[in-house]
Amino acid sequence: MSQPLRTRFAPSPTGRLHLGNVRTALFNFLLARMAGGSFVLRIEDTDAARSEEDSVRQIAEDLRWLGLQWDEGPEVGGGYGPYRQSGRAGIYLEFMDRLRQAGSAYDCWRTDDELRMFRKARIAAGRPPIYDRQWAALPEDEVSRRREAGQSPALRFSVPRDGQLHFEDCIRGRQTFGLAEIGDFVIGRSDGTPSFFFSNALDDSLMGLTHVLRGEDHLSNTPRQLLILQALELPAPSYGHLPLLVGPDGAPLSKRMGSAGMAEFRADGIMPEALANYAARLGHASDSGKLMSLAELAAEFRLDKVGRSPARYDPIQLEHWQGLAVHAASAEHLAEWAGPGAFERVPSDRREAFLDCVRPNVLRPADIPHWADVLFGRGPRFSPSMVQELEQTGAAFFSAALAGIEAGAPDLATIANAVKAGLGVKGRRLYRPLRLAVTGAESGPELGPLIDLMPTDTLKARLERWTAVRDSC
RNA sequence: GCUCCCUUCGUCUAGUGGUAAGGACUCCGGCCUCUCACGCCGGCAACAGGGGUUCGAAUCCCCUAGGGAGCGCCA
Repeated sequence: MSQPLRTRFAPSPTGRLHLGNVRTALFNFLLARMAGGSFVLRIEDTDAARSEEDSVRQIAEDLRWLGLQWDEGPEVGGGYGPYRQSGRAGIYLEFMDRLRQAGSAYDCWRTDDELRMFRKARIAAGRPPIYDRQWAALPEDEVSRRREAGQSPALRFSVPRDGQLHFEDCIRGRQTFGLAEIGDFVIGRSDGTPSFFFSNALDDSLMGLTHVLRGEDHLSNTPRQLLILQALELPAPSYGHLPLLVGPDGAPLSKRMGSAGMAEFRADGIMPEALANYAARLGHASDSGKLMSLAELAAEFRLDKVGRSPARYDPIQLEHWQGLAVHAASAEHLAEWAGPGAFERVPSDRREAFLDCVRPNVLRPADIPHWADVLFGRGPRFSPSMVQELEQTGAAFFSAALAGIEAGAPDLATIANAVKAGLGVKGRRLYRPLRLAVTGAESGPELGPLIDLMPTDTLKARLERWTAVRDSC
């Protein structure tokens, strides 16, 4: 058998996750689950200044909320740790040194400012702003002068001057890059910490990862990472680049995540199942339009079904999955989702019936206490237009309804028949005023079950209110 | 500027030389129903443009246009 498949998600803890990150994490998770492999979480916190402890906690919490439990990583451990790059400094130093010894990397004494000027000049001259080794080389005495002044060098990888590099992208197929286009790049900052290119590639290899699914923005950087691994004689994972995700406005979903952030989704009451089902179909075709569990999504996940073109985040489509998720949720699940207090008004023996009745009209947690209030709370507030409509309906209508209840039973059929017999109205003119008077809303759950659930006193009071108005007929 | 990636209904997508170009969301219509929502059924709607190759191109090649990424001591 081939080696077990290992994937990872490697966020840097600089803030909350957004839809793009979530999809990347999800795809890696699904790929691992599909193949019975492992899903690793690695925290890329080499840039101490930008990393926040709080973000690490939050990222972990958000992933768990979605159900993307990692098999190895922070909090759970594993055989390839540490899983936070801040704990791997020694490893990076060791491998940087190996590259230096092998002549694959060298010290660069140029300063930030000098490099910036250089790039500017190159661009102004109409040439690519790639690093020029000849230009960067400083005379011996200048190097010692800078050393004595307390300056430290950065470590640069020595890229072969010509030739081509090929690799097989597991989503996009064969890729070819000309080495001449790639300048010598920094693998170690002058403060001794590793750069992203280096630590990221090294850890992917050292952690035994077989597949790395990441954003398309890394595609043109992949040759650099392959070069590093080659020089180190380490195995490289199979890289696959996911299409970009753009916002409703067409702009990339990056820092300005807008409403596509995890914080927003969760505050808005989006269900994890909804988000997962939506994200799974962004850049990956599904055979099914049904709501699926993570296990089911994993079962149909295939690398050759991953798309290549950018996808747009559409809140309306997310809303569709939210509806399916709510409809599929069990009573316990819904109760937990709505939170404590959502049922305060609902008699405990009617809670399940209540949920079954209102579920088709629920999309947000707040909808549950809302309907609880309509059914078991004080009377609804009526808008001026509703008041007008109910007054126009007339007192006779509601008197007839009440008489029906007294003579028969407090259910919709009895009420409707009584009103129909008394006033001769039917259809929309019969049901709409009833719904309005009883619920204070133009739409909602089926009126019959809703009335069955409602205490008779409440029902009568709602109807009675409109018998006092002067009959306009 | 250079290199690379991308382009099928409004949106997410199926399609890999021969299809009436299929599905989902939105929207519209019908049914459940003597109301609205839910649900079910149906309808509108697309191969970026131009050249080739071929008996035959959404599918292969070239060019153009548009979108995006990378070229950082950010990740």
